Amino acid sequence: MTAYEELAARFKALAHPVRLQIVDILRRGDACVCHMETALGRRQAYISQQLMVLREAGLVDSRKEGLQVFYRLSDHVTEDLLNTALGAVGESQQPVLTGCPCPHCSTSAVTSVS
Amino acid sequence: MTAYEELAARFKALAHPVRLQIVDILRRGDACVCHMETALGRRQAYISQQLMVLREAGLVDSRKEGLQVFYRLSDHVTEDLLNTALGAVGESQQPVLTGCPCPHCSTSAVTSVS
DNA sequence: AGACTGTATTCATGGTTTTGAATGTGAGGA
DNA sequence: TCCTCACATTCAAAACCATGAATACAGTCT
Repeated sequence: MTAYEELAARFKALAHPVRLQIVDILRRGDACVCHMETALGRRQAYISQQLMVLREAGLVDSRKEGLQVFYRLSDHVTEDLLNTALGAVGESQQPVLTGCPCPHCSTSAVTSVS
Repeated sequence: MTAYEELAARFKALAHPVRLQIVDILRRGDACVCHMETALGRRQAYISQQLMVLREAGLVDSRKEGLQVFYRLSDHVTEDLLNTALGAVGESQQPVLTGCPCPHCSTSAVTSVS
């Protein structure tokens, strides 16, 4: 696979508004699926589908913690691309949610501004 | 159109190996279609098709000069994204071709390293 | 005008993506 | 064990993308 093909695959995974929103959230640090579900106001299955695309493209890693699954960006390239295209993390379009906002895990999970 | 949708459209246009090659060539400055045709070893119609995608996404501008058409990147964002993902212009994968390499316009056009 | 040259467009077809709906899975608690 | 919760996967239909082949178009030259 050439460098161009690899980069094209990365861009392809990012070429979707909802996946960009997800990645924008993950720029600030780990997040569980229920966090994204609340933040984006989308059905859980849909979020999970988009996360699968990002996972298969190697852009995110996941880690299981009890019932929840936390996602994070797997390298710095994606973050750098977002910084280039959307501006620094501080200027992110996504609301900063401290503590997981979803009804069930709000007291346990911590999503801090990196 | 939200910021995410706009960025997704840009990434979508870049999510193709040949279009990335084209943009990589254009990072160094203007280039005519026959230049790209020679540099990439692809049929002219195919190059033109990919250029149309880039044009419609607003990533490149074109300018006619006699029989030839010269293309250039239309803003700095695309260039910055390539720099982030592929490294500085000097490290480009594309061979530096000084003077248009195609058989017909080799003596007139100039494609200099920016 | 007619021919040629560089570039653009159209068309057809096969492949891939998108998305809602439904269902599966595995960990934890009663 | 059985239930629930958080998440993942499968399926199917519509929309969209990729690409070869053929053709159109607009300058330039004679």
